[in-house]
Amino acid sequence: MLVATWNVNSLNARMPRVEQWLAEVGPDIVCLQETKLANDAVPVEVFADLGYEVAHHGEGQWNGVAILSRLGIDDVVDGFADGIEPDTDARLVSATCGPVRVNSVYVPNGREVGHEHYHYKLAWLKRLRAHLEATADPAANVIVAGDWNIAPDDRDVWDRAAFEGLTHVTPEERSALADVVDWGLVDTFRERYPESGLFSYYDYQAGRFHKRQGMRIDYILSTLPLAERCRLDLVDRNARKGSKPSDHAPVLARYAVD
DNA sequence: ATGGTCGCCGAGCGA
Repeated sequence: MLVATWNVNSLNARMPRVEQWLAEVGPDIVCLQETKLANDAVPVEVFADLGYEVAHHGEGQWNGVAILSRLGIDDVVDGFADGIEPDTDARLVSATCGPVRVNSVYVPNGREVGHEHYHYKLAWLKRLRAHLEATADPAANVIVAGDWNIAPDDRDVWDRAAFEGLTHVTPEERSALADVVDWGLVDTFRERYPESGLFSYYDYQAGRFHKRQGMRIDYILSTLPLAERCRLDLVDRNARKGSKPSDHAPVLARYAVD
């Protein structure tokens, strides 16, 4: 079972790249973020022709998340299932895809430390933990994948000094992420590759990709039953190259699961 | 080469 997550930075703008990539790579499940589409604007027939069913939770213009699956899509939940008020943004969609419960997440950016949006980010991660507690079992096959907008530790940024005072690296954000992970998730990519320099996101500006100056903020977390069966973790750097790429590369994980 | 980003929409903001 091949699983991917990819912040496409507008599915409309990225559709040619996404179609080509799906045809070439053939993942079974794909979590998408920043589709920037309303639900009725999703090209479901194009995905169907490629063999995928789609669960999309969008608002148009900003945010928007989706799950593509070749293994079926059931029990779709838009946003948080924590019994509180709906989220203001479309940042989470969950579905059961064959043997696994999948959550596609687009964690708020935070903008600036102390900003209202930064507090929204921290609160959002608390709600994600509550959502997992309400909808999933850490002893089952669960994936939580997406754009986390947090570098889990200093290996996950190209230059720690360059991020001093900025979001994505603060102890508060890392602690909020750790609280989600502590529900029962494993960062298999980090377990497999302890070194720095393996990034999933590169700013479009200043030739960051060419200079390998990026961040690892996209990752596929899985519960232990899946993590134990994980046989491959990688970033598809090729998808960050060439004409009209997203600023994020797809991240993939393969599991020995039927 | 003294600049060097996209995508939203059609100005300036968000990432």
